[in-house]
Amino acid sequence: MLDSRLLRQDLNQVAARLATRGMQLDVARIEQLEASRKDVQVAVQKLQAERNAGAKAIGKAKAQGQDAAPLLAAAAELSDKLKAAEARLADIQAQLDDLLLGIPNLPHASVPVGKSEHDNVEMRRWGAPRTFDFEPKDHVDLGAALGQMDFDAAAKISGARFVVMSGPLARMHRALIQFMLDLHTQEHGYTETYVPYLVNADSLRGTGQLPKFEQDLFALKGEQNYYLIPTAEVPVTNIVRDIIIEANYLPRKYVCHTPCFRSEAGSYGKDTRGMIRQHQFEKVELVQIVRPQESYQALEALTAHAETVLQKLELPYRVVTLCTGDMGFAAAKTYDIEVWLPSQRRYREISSCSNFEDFQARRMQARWRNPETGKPELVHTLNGSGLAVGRTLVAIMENYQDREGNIAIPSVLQKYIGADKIIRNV
RNA sequence: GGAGAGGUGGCUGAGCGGUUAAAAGCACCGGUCUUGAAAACCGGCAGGGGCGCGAGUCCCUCGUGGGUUCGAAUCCCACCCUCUCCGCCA
Repeated sequence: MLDSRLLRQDLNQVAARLATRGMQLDVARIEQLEASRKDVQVAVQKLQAERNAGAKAIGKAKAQGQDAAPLLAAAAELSDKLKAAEARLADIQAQLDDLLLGIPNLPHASVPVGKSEHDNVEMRRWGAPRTFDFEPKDHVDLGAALGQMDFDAAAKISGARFVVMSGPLARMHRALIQFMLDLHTQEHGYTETYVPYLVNADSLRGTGQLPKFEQDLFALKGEQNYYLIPTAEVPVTNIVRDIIIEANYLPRKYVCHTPCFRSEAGSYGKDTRGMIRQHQFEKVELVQIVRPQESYQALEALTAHAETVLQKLELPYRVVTLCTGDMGFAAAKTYDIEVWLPSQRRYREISSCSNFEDFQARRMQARWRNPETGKPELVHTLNGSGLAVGRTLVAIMENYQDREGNIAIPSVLQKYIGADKIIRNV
């Protein structure tokens, strides 16, 4: 959520910056709502002050044994007027809040202006794509031939966009989670965290998935309404919701493995083959809660932490800065890390690392006490995948395959699952 | 699932219809004293918002949302959460 004061003071400037992300701000409507908000709020507060003074006078009169009847009559009339005015203010405020909750974050000055992913800017590449002396298979064919990846069974059990894995492949999938958690806790200073996978609407509003993107979520309607988390970002970031953090407690660095659940509404026909886009997938997530002045430094560090996973797995990748038009709703700046997939002969997203500045913090009322001012101020929040586990498995299968369709084990995983190649089940 | 108790400021905790945004204690910050520190003493210390160039001033918030009332932390209703006991259970 943007600062409503910024919206009042620099509305046209805000609109111009939002326009770079393809967002058309209804400036006239905001100005009109804001004008009536101001009028009505001033009137309400004036009436409230009168009511308070009147009530106090009645109390005093009664205490002194005087006749309070005329005072009571005036106060009753005032009370009715006040109730009407308060209702009007609540209505205007609700309209403004709805509007405000639907406005995306402002892009940071360093973000390239552009319309779509074609305008993203490549920052760097690491590793060289392997040259094959045979035609590399994709992970679906490899998995099927190994007899360890079964989309038909998953479709029968649940439907499209699910997978069943078994044997060494399932084991490697689990080992990847272990490896990532160990790396980030032991070498990058993150605290391992376990969180709920079902969350309430307040949490989703805090990180920005609600109210605008409800159709992307799986909801459980019952006595209590829960949503399945689309990413660990939601429960982990909301740890600091409605809290004032002491300065010496920052930065907070959390690493958390969870399954993620996404409806993928609106992506019909996209990546329908294989494990790239599933309703359910595992992810290891990095989340940082930091002092505002440190957040861009933290974004570089967090991105490097995610990159380290690919470097240790010896998977070639590149890092791109998302342009204004391709960024997510809540982000001020995002780096995508894309891993090389031989079957597609291109880099595919495997991690998205973002600085949200105070956008999520304002929705969550997540604050820290600035020792210089003594006052609570909004923190900055960041997160990034470190990494998407399913896609990492896909990248390993495709990059580590041999002519026979066996999969070699990356050396850093061997301490978890041994050094034997993954071969066909017998 | 059944029975009961409770949710007040950073923490503990009083208040249970009218100068109570809220006693007291702890913590924290500033000062006096001290070579320095501690102790003692003095003072300060919730969050959010409106209006105003400013000094300032006003409003809202005692789990959340409704209701009663001229007036609610205090009374009523619903919900959420915590704790205790019984039952069930990975």
